[in-house]
Parts: sequence; C-alpha cells; structure tokens
Amino acid sequence: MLNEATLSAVLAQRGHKLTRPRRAVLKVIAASAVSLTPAEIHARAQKHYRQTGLVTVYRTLDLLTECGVVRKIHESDGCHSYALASEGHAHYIICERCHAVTEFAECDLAELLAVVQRQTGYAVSGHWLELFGCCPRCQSS
Amino acid sequence: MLNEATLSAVLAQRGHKLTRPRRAVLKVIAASAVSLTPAEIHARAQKHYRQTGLVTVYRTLDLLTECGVVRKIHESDGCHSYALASEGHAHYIICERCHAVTEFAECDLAELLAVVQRQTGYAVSGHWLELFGCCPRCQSS
DNA sequence: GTATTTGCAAAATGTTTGCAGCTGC
DNA sequence: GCAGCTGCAAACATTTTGCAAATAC
Repeated sequence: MLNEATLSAVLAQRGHKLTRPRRAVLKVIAASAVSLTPAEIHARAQKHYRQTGLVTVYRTLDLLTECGVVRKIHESDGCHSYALASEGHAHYIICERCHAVTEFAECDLAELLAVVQRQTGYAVSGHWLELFGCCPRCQSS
Repeated sequence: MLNEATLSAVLAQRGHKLTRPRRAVLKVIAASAVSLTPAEIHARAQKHYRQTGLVTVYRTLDLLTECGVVRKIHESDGCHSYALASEGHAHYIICERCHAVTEFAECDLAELLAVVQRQTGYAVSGHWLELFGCCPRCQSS
C-alpha cells in the first residue's frame, strides 16, 4: 500500500483526490518505523510539502483510516498515534521503549473466542489484540 | 473490590484517604454495567454526593486506575471511558450496541505469543486483548 | 493537628468547524 | 470547469494546574 498509483486509485474510487498534502502525510507514515501523533506527522509532512496544515493532517488521517491505509494505535496512555496498515486483518506489536510498531498476522484466537462466547453469552463479532514488548533494536542497546 | 473497607485499606497503604467524592465515583462505576466517560461519572456521582467536582472525578479516576480498581476502556473511536476492574489480569468484552462491559479471564495466548516472538524478534512483555460483540440483552431485543 | 483532598477559575491541550480561495482530474 | 481540497482563524471539547479552604484520619 506504499504505492502512489494504488493509493490514487483507492481514493478515486471513493471520489477523493490524491493531493500534495495527502502525499506528504502518507510518505511520513510510510517512512516511519514508529507510530506517530498527528502533531509529529504534521511537522514531518512539512518537510515534504511546506504548506501542509495541521487541520489537513487530521482530515487526511481520518480519510486514510477509513480507506484502511493507516491504523490508529492504542497505547496504555491513550490512542493518539498512527501507523501504516498492511492489507487485511493484522495486529501490532509495539515497543514500549521506542514506540516501534511491527505488524503480525498470526492470530489464532478461535478457541479462545469459543470459550469466551460460551462463558459470557456475547455474540463476538470482532477482536483487538495488541502486544507490547521490546523490539530487537532496543534489546541490543 | 466493591468493598469500602478494602478500598480504604488499599488507599491507606499508599497514603491516600477515602473521601466522599471518591466513594461516590466508585459507587457509580461499580453500579454500572456499561463503561462510562468522566463526564458521565461526574453527573452520576453528584447524585451520591452533590458537590462532587469534575476535576475531582478526573483525579479520582487516575488514582483508582493506579490502584487497579478501575480500568480504562479502549474502543475504536477513542479511549475515554472507565469500568470496574476485578482482581488480577483480565480482559473485556464490549457490546458495540449498548457499551456493556463484561470481564473474562480466559486468555490462553501462550502459543500465539511464542509464534509472534519468533516471527518478530520482540521480547513480548505484555498484551492486551479486547473483544467486541453483542451482549445477551441486546441480542434478545 | 496535619497532610491530603477538594472545588473553583483559569490555563493548556487536542480536535473540529466555517469559509473563501486553490487544485487535481 | 467543478467537485473536492486546502489553510487559516476561531470554536469547541477535554484535561490539567494553581490555590485557598475543607476534610479524613
């Protein structure tokens, strides 16, 4: 999903355009190994396109989230940062030291879901799993 | 953890006191089957103790969270609500229709963690799992 | 009695909206 | 050309801070 042509197509499909600020925001998020807050994204986006406004960053993040290009990262102190999303269902593992974010696809929760469903009587329709830890780089330093 | 004597002891241990507003906040959270925002907690707490201020609600929520009496609930649109925490490690299943919150203890993720650890090289130190669905009551209505 | 807690007003922070002009397709 | 997008300023919502008075123990 790093490809500009692809992104352009995704946006066009919904009647949206690929503009300079949007390009800048995506570039910033795609280039970062760690999750970023809107303010951080704003600051970095201005290096790609100087006039990028913070308001546009917010609007772009909403749009890209809707398109599934980007995901909101929830950490214990809140949920104010974003990272690039790969295609399809995925989860994150987050470094508690440097905020590095890595996706992982493995999520065999079928058995757990069945047990909980039985225990609670809820009809489970979705789940959300995040792991926290220490990334390889931080481990070696 | 609904017991006032227990709470008083937990607070005392850290040099804190059990005051009227704190009692009111706890009562509200303990009595609610659904997660509540600080503003909602404030409104309801005033029925127990009229003078409860919103600022105190915020401070109390922080304190109770620190003590593990209460937990912050993360939902897709943000993370601004709180629910009672039972003892020890637990997860929530949240009703997407009425925001009902139920804890479940089952969380056998050992195998998954091992796989992800191998895949990503991270040293996993914590996890966080939340399920979404439809609670029994909403299902039948 | 004293350290902690409180409510208030005010400040700080983070996010959203209204609008006239600009830009991608 | 025109729908959609932009940046700005200003509105708004939420959370935090400073402080003198009140309270729990």
